[in-house]
Amino acid sequence: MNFDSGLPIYMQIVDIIKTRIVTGILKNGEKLPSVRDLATELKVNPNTIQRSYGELEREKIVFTQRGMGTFVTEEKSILDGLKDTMAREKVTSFMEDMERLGYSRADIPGIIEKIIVEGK
Amino acid sequence: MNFDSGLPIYMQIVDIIKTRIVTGILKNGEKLPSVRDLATELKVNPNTIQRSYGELEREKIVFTQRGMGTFVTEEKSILDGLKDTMAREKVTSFMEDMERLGYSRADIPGIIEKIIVEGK
Amino acid sequence: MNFDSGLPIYMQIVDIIKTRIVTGILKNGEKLPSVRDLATELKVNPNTIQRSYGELEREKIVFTQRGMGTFVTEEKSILDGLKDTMAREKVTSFMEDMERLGYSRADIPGIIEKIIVEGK
Amino acid sequence: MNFDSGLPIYMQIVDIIKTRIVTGILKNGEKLPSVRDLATELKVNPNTIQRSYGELEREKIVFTQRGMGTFVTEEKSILDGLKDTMAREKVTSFMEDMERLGYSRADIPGIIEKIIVEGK
DNA sequence: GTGGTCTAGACCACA
DNA sequence: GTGGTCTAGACCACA
Repeated sequence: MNFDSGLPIYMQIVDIIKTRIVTGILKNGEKLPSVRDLATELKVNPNTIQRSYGELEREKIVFTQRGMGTFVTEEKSILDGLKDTMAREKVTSFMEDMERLGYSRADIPGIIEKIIVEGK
Repeated sequence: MNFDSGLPIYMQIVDIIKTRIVTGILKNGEKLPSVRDLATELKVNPNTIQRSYGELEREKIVFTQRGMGTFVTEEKSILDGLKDTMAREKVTSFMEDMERLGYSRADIPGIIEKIIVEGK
Repeated sequence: MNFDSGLPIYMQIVDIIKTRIVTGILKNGEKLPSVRDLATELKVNPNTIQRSYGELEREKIVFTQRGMGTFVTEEKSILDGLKDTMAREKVTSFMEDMERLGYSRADIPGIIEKIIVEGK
Repeated sequence: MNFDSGLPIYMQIVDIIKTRIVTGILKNGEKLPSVRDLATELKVNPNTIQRSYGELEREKIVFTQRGMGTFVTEEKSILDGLKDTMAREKVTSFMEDMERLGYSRADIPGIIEKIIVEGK
């Protein structure tokens, strides 16, 4: 894993965890890897993971039990909101990219449609 | 500018130039910065810029006139193709992101439509 | 300044800043000391101050301007809420202390009244 | 238990004992833990506990019987005074906090009353 | 073993 | 000069 997207590493890790949750790799209530384990796995400093977990906790996506570990929340409303928010972010930044290239917002669904058809 | 995206630096510079062309910062037929100037601007070795310009020339996006410099092509078909290719790349990587979040290719135009409407 | 109240140092610093704001030592829109200066003044590591400022920013009590510094918010509603919240916290923890000593909530105003009268 | 409040450790232990008495954990006439036991429990040197018990004895809150141990006094007037003193200290430091936040002494009973009513 | 805090010190972007 | 991120490594409380 290399973290060279410009975004801070700790935020990229936040994104990785969120994606794992939204895609069901990490389930409702499941324990996240320990700070140290994930630091080793991703080859970053434990402090960086700590920061990521702190951010996820502030967003109420995970919760911590002292001495036990960090767990995915069990509140369905939060997890549903998460998928929605992430999709919305992807769509928005994609549309900004397309507008920068000179396409209008209205053009975009048509372009995608075309590529889907071709891609078959 | 930092070049840590994993891609070779010279290819990243190719991308920068292409984006400048597609977005109109560099216009049809306009002179590109000199190898030396761009090397200074981007803080890389002039050889690296040379290589990037070589790649752009191979793709017929620019052409070189001995003693004069390097210029954006004036062939409209190539420039249109460029915009198209870049859009296609954005669309593809966007759709991969959305599929990773659990949306099917067929869902995507609808989602975008919805967000465009909301965004008004 | 010594930080031995059991609370994490960075939270104690958050409290110090909040108190300075509520009491008007730090005014609306005023620049906070730089991370490094306050670290020196309070004899703690700059990272600790950074963390305090981060927490204050998350609570929207301060905002940061890149390269310029950290400033007290100018939103009156937030500052008013701050004084209120801090008072409420003090009252609540005080009442818990008193209940632990065996006084009922209803007794407390009377006790205070008595001490105010004596203290004259 | 950590003893980092600035106060000498033996005085902090005096406070712990007083609180245990006022809150009824240690009852009227009841035997205190042995110096050695409490030293082990609180992880401090037995000499420190000895000093605390000496202070409590000087304040007539406990008394010692050679060969038997140390006991909470049975004099009701002293125990009542103790509760009163501790309450007074809490009230005083609470009012100082509130004044620091910008409330006048006269405001305080009203504020508390309001919070009690809300808290119902 | 688990997360939480802290120091020391480096390097970065922005102004 | 300003805040922001990161590593390395220590020590803590809780279980």
